[in-house]
Amino acid sequence: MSRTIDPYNAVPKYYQLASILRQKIEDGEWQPRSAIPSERQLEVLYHISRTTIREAIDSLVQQGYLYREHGRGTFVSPRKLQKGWMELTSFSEDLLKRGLQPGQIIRNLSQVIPPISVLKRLELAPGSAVFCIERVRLADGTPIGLQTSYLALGPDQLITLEELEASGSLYRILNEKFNIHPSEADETLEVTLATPQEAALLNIPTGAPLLLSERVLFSQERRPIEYVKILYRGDRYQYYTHLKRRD
Amino acid sequence: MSRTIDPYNAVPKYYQLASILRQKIEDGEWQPRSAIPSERQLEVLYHISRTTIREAIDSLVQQGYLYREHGRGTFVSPRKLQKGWMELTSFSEDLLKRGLQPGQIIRNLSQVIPPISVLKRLELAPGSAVFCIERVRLADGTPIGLQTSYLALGPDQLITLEELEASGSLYRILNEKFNIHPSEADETLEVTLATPQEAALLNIPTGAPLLLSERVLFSQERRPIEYVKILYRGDRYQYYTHLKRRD
DNA sequence: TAATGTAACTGGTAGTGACCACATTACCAG
DNA sequence: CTGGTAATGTGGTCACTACCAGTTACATTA
Repeated sequence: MSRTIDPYNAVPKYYQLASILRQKIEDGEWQPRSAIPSERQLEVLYHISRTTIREAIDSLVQQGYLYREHGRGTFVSPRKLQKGWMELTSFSEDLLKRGLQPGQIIRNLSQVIPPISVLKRLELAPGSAVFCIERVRLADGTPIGLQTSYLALGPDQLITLEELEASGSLYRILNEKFNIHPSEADETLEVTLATPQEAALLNIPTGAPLLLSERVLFSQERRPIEYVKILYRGDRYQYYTHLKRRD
Repeated sequence: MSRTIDPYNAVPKYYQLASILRQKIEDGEWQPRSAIPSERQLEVLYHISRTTIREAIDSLVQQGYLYREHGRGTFVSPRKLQKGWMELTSFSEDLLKRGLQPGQIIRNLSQVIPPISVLKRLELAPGSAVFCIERVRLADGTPIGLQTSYLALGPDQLITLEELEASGSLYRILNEKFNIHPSEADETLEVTLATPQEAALLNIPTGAPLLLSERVLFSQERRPIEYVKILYRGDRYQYYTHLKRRD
């Protein structure tokens, strides 16, 4: 990473500065709770205007790297670890962060007409066909969850078995192949008990407790992209989330 | 709500404008997916600079009310419903949103020395005393969860039984009495089975599945304020969360 | 008709300059 | 020693200006 601002670079200056500051925080060069240089000092240090400085700092405050105190300064947040979007939504990224080897068995991959409850969530007309993927998810080789995804893609937007097996992550395919970058999701979690079929697939006794997650993924323009239902083994999985106040 | 900007008002203009715009969205005056006036138009309409306009729009975009499309305009998000911070963290607010009557039985309220695992999460020295509240939570009169809170308050900051019973919400007391306004929280969820004691309190069979939530609340300066553990009845409770990408 | 270019929008980035609100410190008067 | 006060440094707000970068509609051209 560069240590100075390149005015001829295509990436915006405020973004360049934010990267530099983030780097100093992550490298530990700036200790938690210590003050970073004032906005007027940064103005001199990097030869950019305070407008741009504030834009960079704003984004880092938003992301939880820094916090401001009026009249005192801007300080480094003592955050424990950085949880990103991908780790919150993608099964494989999630497991990797926990130090487990993600794996999957793809049981089905086709165009189907889903239950109306699913179509409703995807804001599609009754009878619409969507792309469906059913997978058994593995952690270090043992089954840990059953995942069923319904994707609101165009009829020409297909995903092949080979692609999914090669990439491992559905979200990577959405990003790279279809240029879809999800930005928000609604999720519910509840407890259920394993049916005989589910129990067999997960290699647990019938009636064992499961964590049921249902999620609807939205694109930038808040168009529903995916409805996904995951049944986690209750004895092997812990769900993590980070809450943040909006105002 | 005012329909114009008052330059002599103590509240910032960008905030006043954001309120006006938010109102138009919530009132349905501006329909979802429709374009709002351009930034140059708003400049004329409200007699404020584009800098300020953008600041107002930025905050509404951040909060999910609007989304921008470069070269096209700024549009109203078709959000289903507004989930706020309180609904995500406060048990009573949460239940009210679901149309259930919140209630509680306070079982204990005292200064205690908690397990070291709790002290670690609160970033306190071993042997420190904290304020502890144990409650049975009710929804429409029936037990739905067991809640144990550990609060990192000063030794002089006490909460009485009367206060808690009158207010009903611990967070309201933190806000109003101690001027503590939590801003972020880390939460984990997992499945457990009810012990005989828990089963008795929740009026369910021993071994019934429970949803276990553990949460650490942080203040604005990321100081841990509260560690709270809640055991929800698996058959009566569904957890909701909204995920949002950071960058 | 179809392709293309262009003008007129939109939001995005950036600089300058000013003043306000709050916190801290040093200093002075009591 | 105590309490007030002024100076100074911090982030917060706001205006005005300029130009860049996508999008769209429409007139022009081949």
